[in-house]
This record gives sequence, C-alpha cells and structure tokens, in this order.
Amino acid sequence: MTELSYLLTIGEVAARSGVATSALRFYEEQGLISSERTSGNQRRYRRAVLRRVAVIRAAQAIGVSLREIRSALEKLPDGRTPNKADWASLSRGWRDQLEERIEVLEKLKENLTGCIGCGCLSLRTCWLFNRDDEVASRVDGSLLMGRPEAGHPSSK
Amino acid sequence: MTELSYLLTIGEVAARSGVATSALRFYEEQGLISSERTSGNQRRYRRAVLRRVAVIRAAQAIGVSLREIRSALEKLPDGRTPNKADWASLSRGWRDQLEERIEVLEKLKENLTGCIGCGCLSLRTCWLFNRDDEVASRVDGSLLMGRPEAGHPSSK
DNA sequence: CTACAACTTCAAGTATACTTGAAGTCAAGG
DNA sequence: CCTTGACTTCAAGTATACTTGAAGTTGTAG
Repeated sequence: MTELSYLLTIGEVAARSGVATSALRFYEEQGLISSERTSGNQRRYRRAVLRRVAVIRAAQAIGVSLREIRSALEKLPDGRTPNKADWASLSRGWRDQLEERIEVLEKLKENLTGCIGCGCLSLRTCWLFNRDDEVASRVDGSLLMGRPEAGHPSSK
Repeated sequence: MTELSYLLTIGEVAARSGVATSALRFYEEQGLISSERTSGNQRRYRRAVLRRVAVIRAAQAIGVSLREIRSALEKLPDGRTPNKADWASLSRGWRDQLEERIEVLEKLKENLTGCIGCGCLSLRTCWLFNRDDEVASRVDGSLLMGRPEAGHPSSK
C-alpha cells in the first residue's frame, strides 16, 4: 500500500514542482502537506506530494486561499492525497468559484471593450461612467470582488 | 472648465462609490485621487472623483495593482480624470492583462472539467497528475500566476 | 575523514491593501 | 451656544503568503 520507492528531499520536490523550499516548509507548517523525517531530521517526501502540491497551486490559481484549500483537503477521508474521485469532488466546488470569477472578468471585459468600441461613454450606457448612485452598493457586493485576499473584509 | 457645482465630502464619496473612507484617504495618500480642502481642513471632492474611483476599482478587479494603476493614471496629461479617449487607452492596456487572465482561468477550467468528465486521471493526459518534470518550470512562469499581489515575487 | 552543498529551526522581514484606534477638530441642527 | 456626528492625523494593527537571514546540522562525493 505505502509507496516503497524513492523518497524525495525538499530540494527535489522544489525543483520538480517549481515551488520554493521555503514555500514547501510553509505549506507543511500550515498543514497542507506532510513529510517523513530521516534519522537526521531532514524531510523526505513521498512522490504523491507532487500531486498534492499541484492541486494546491491549481486551487491558488483559481483564487482559493490556503486556508480554504486546507479545509478542502482535510475533508478527504484520512487526509490522503486526492485520488481521482477526491479530486473530482474538490474541483467541482472550486470550479463553481472559478466560473463565477471568469464570469465577472468577462463582464468587465465586455464593458471595457464596449466602452472602447462603441464610444458609448455618453454617461448613459457605460457602467463605469454611470454608476454613481444606484450601483454603488453593488461594488463591494459582487461585481468587483474576485479577490478576498488582502484587506477589505467588505465593510464588516 | 472647473466643476462649480457641489463638492462632495469624503463620507458622500464613500457612500456613492461603495469604498470606505479609510480606503479613500489611502488612495489619496498613494496619489491615486486628490481633493481640495475646506478652511477647516476637511476634504472636498469633485464629482469626477467618482469616475476615477470606479476606474480604480475596475482595474483592481482585473488584477492591476494600485502601483500600476497610479502609473497609468499619472501618464494622463496633467493627471486629470480619464475622459473617453484616456479611458480607451487605459483600458486597452488593461484589457490585454484581463484577457490573459481569463485565458489562464479558462484553461484551468477546461482541465478541471476534463478531469471530472472523462475520467482521464490516468496519469497520462491530465496536466495536474502528470506534470512532474517537464512542466515544473512553467508553474511560476505563467500558468499559475494570475495574482502578483501578496508575496511570491516568483523566486526573485 | 573531510569538505561542502543541502538541510534544519526560528524569528523577523516584505509586499499589498487596507482597517482600527486614539486624540482631537469641524460643521450643522436645535 | 451646544451637542453630536462627521471629519482630521498618525501610528499601529491585520491578513495573506511567503522570503530572508542567522546559526547550526546532515548527507554524500571524493
């Protein structure tokens, strides 16, 4: 059951995943990945960690925070590396976020393009130049979200 | 030329733009917006600031940093609020970023969907489960970027 | 066996984008 | 005039996601 083959050093994982060693240690500290130790206390990773790191980076690209990623990974029975079925269920949830995110950006793109293309900047049709009052409350709400990261807890 | 009408207080701008007063002061500190002062040292904004704030929030939604937004706005002759033509040139540049961003996310979505739909997780076709070596260097490069915000200056 | 790269921990630093709090001032209604 | 909410500045705090540096240890090639 357990992988017998070759355990990877942190440097190898870094090289193969493209993630800095400091980031890998950070992920471990945050409970996103795990490792075994040699008698001399050095980390040794199972190959599966590469998949796990890939999943983490993919989720990050979607805009999922490390906290959320950890939660999602923790929900896997016995915290194993996502297999086919696990990944399917993980990605289903994240895909919704991703789709929403894409939609927002597409909408924004349409607006940008529209504003340029049709010369609509008559303060009549362009949302950017015509959102003074009614639209105001929507700004924090959903339209301009996309990044729940730094700062703005949306006027908590 | 100059708008005569009614100057807005910071509270009014906050209410109408949906941006907190603290954020507005921060934007001013960062040179993104400007204001006049009353004899009693309180800020008074021209209505045009609402457009400018909208532009800022839109750009942020695309993923442009405040630093970059400021640079872009500074390039406008005499630092005025973007009018039709200005906004066209601003958005042209940002639209490219936006399109790239959308493309990355679309690609990721295809991968997620594909992985779920076709049961391709044979470690053969799925990029997520098959990127160990060759793909590694691409991770920081472009594929998983999208957010140059917090932290990762990509192994500076 | 020795050199040296790669590893270890831990504290502190960095960057972005704000928010919060303290202490005080201003403006407008009653 | 007085109250009160909105405003002022400035320093410090918050959150995320890491990176950097110091000081010491390990693993392996020669």
